[in-house]
Parts: sequence; C-alpha cells; structure tokens
Amino acid sequence: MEKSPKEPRAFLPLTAAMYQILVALADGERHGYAIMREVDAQTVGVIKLGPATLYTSLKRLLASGLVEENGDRPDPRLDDERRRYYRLSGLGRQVAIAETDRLEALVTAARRKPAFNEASASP
Amino acid sequence: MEKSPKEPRAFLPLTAAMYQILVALADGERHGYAIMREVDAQTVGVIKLGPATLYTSLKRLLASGLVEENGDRPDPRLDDERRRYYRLSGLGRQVAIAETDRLEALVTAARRKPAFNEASASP
DNA sequence: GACACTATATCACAATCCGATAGATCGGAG
DNA sequence: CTCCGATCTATCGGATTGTGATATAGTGTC
Repeated sequence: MEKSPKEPRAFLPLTAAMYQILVALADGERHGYAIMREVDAQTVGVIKLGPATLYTSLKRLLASGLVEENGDRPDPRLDDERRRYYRLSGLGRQVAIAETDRLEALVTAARRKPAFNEASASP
Repeated sequence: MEKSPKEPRAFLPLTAAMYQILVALADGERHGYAIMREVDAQTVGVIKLGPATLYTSLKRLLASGLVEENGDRPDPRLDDERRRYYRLSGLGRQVAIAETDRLEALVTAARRKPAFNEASASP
C-alpha cells in the first residue's frame, strides 16, 4: 500500500467555509463564482459565502495542496476568459472524505441523544 | 405558545469546538473537565479540546445564552467543590438541533457525489 | 516533596471570517 | 455606442475564534 505523504486527518477539523468549497468541487472543475452560487443554492442561503471568504479560502486551499488550479485559461470564444478553474487534488479528496466521516459520526452520536431528536415545539 | 426571542439559525454555522461542547452537554449537566474528556473520547483524539479552547468557548456560549451555569456549587462532602456545572439552555438545544440538521443535509449531499464514497483505489 | 491527575482560568499570538470595496469584463437594452 | 446590471476575480481591515503555554490549587501516591 502506498503511504500518503501527508496525513489527511491532520487537516481536520475543516472550517465550514473550506468544507463547503471542497464539497462543491467534488463534482468536478469549477470556477470561483460558480462555487459561490452552488454553496448559496445548496445551503438555501444559510451559509453566506461572500467573495472575501471564498477567495481567501481558495488561496489557502491552494497553498496547502487540497485544491489545484487548472493552468489553462479557456478559449475566449467558448468561455469567459476571466475564469479560473479549480479542482480537488487527491489529498483534498481524502481530506474531504475524512471530514465527511467525522461529521457523519458526530451527527449519528448527536441523534442518539434524546434531547436532539425532537424539533422542540408543536404548533 | 412562546415565540423564541432569537432565531436559532442566526447562530449557524457553529464552529467545531462549540458544536462539540453542545453535543457533550446534551446528556445533561457536566463540568468543564468532564466535557474535555468526553470530547476527547468521542472523537478518539482527532479533536483536541484543550483548556484554552474549552473555557473561552464556554464563556462565549454563556454570553450568547446557549449554555447556562448551575449556580449551586456541590457540597464539598459529596463532590469536588471546584467544579462548575453547565447545561444546555432551551435556545442552545434549538441551535444544536438546527446545526445537526444542517450537517446531516451536508453529509447526505456529499455522499451522493461519486467522488466521496470510496476511500480511493488506485487504478 | 516530587510527580501525576483533576479542575478552572487567562494571555498572547495565530488563523479565519466577512462586510465593504474595487476593478475588469460581459451581454443586452436603449 | 453607451449605459447598466450581472459576472468574475481580488484585497483590506476589523472582528471572531482557536490554541499552546502557563498559572493556581487541591488530591492522591510513591
């Protein structure tokens, strides 16, 4: 078996913003603005990922190697030339999976507690 | 029926540390050191909740009304007098449930993506 | 009388968030 | 062509949060 050069668990826990970005990139390449809209749509506006958080987080994810940038700029005739496309790295995918596992276990544990199952009040 | 003076969703997303503390308090009253040990046991050491994070987070949770302190100090003959006991407030419980719902939806969405299910095989 | 554990607490620095803002480009209406 | 809203990337600066180190103190134990 191959050993990873970096241990995915060392990156946990991810911040909400970083995890949302990684999840949004799981489908494939996306550019920044598309990530913003996807997170907004997926969370029904609960999580507000503005440009500041997005681009600073993206920069950090690039620096730590969880995300890679596609060096090729798209042909201006086919796509908007300003766009920069990002994708999950192999490490980024492992980290995202590890974080998903962690959250899943946590949610399962929380649901086991009686206080967590009821939505609280009846109408 | 009473309407909540504060909207639980306004507190989302919770930081990892704060959510862990709320989950640890879901079973009932606990003192700080017990929370620390419970989080350490529950996360198998992945999340390290040291005294700095614990007590500063607790102070913030108290200030925002998600957690209440039991004013009574235990009888020294029955329990360690130094202990301070904390419990979830009604609002804190609602916030914890809302965050659990959010995380559950996110994990479910992530699991739907092909890239997130396998621990990664190298072809 | 030193060492480990329990228990609470703060400091100072680092990491991250995020509203505001800005500049560039695109697409279409007038 | 010009204006204008949407798209797209980007940074600044203040605020929030995290955390290793450290302090204090009681309890137990060797």
